[in-house]
Amino acid sequence: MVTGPEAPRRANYHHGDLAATLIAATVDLVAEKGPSGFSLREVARRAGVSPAAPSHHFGDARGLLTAVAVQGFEYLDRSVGEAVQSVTVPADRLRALAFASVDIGLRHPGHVAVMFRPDLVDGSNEAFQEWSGKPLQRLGAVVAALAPHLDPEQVDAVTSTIWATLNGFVNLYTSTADRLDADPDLRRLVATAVDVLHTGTIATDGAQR
Amino acid sequence: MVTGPEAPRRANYHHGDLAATLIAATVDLVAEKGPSGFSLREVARRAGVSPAAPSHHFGDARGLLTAVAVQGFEYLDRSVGEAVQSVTVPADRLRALAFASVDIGLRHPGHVAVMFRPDLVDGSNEAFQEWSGKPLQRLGAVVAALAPHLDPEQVDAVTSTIWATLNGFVNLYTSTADRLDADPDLRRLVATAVDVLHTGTIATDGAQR
DNA sequence: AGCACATCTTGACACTGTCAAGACCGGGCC
DNA sequence: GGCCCGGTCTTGACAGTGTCAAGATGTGCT
Repeated sequence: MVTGPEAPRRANYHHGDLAATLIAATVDLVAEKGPSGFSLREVARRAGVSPAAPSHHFGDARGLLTAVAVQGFEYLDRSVGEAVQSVTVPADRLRALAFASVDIGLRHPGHVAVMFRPDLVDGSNEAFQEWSGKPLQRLGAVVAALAPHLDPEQVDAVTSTIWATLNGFVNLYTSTADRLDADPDLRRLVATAVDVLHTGTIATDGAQR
Repeated sequence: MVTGPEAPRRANYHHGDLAATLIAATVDLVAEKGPSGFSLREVARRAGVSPAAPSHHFGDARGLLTAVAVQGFEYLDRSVGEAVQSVTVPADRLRALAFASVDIGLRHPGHVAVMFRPDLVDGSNEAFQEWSGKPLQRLGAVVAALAPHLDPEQVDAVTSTIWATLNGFVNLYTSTADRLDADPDLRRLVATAVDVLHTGTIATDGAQR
């Protein structure tokens, strides 16, 4: 992006491309110690640069965390996009989207810990605004395609509910991941939850009690 | 010096009971700026004491946050307990529990922001260990009473799913509460979600796909 | 070659959490 | 009463943190 003509090879200056290195170091650090264990100086230390170096790429400490969040949303969007595209049966798309979302969340705890924390991220950032909304849009599209007989308001309701459930699973299983990596169990849980929510709110006329 | 003799009741010492005041100040601060905006010195400042005063009551900054989390779990447990007790029909108890949980979450954002953050809390704390497990136990009991035909494993699965969904709702709507206080809508959403999950996983033989 | 720019370092400042040591208050003891 | 003692808070200090202005250093362009 800012890094000139994307020259990762030459990279003879001092570091190559610091921005990516700093983001990676931040992700690792947050994954280890949580967002409260994050420290700009520690990140700089791990990247082998001075404490003030990150400021030239991200301005702020918040700027760096925002970049991490954006990368997380990019990963999520890409993964969900592929999952949805690789499945043709509309009913199965929802489950594929759910699996992709939870998988990404569990595989990138350092990103997740930042992505949904307004106090850590610069909400006015352009890239963040662009990417942070995409997952919900994708889910909304799948739900809408799956339920043409529902009005937009009801589609939004179902979308929010499923979105909340997926977020809940990710939050729960990333917090307690150190003592619980019940991946197969979790997969079954997500599947049944999404299926049940699907048949209960879309297949029947539900969504309005 | 700055505080002067503004003592509320007798409480003539220096402050009355500092511990409660510090907890309250922490809750307010976290509710305003999020956990990353928390500062032990700022809390002490708001309470009108020196920066080192909290250490005599909570030891650590983490100790203070842990006390906040414990208080949050106490609130939650009390509210859920009352809700469950005030409803006799087992099928309605689940919904009452869900409402109580979400209500408490939205009403106490300063607590919620700390309760489920292992990096902010001292997990080895006695009171924390005692209280942090209670909400899930309560939910598990309601689910078990509602589904005597399911084996414990399935009960756990359903419990986890509902728990994740409730947490997801709270996380979502406390993060974006500044621009979205759709309380009535949220109430409907929670109701339908819980009902659907109930009928889908318990009423039918579901829970095992 | 030399210039302009991007990149990183240095030094400094205010702020934070934490600790040891001391000051202060209350109520007990003789 | 006078005295000490435990609980409560303050003071002063230290290392660590984020951020900024200024300077140093390498890179590419003309």
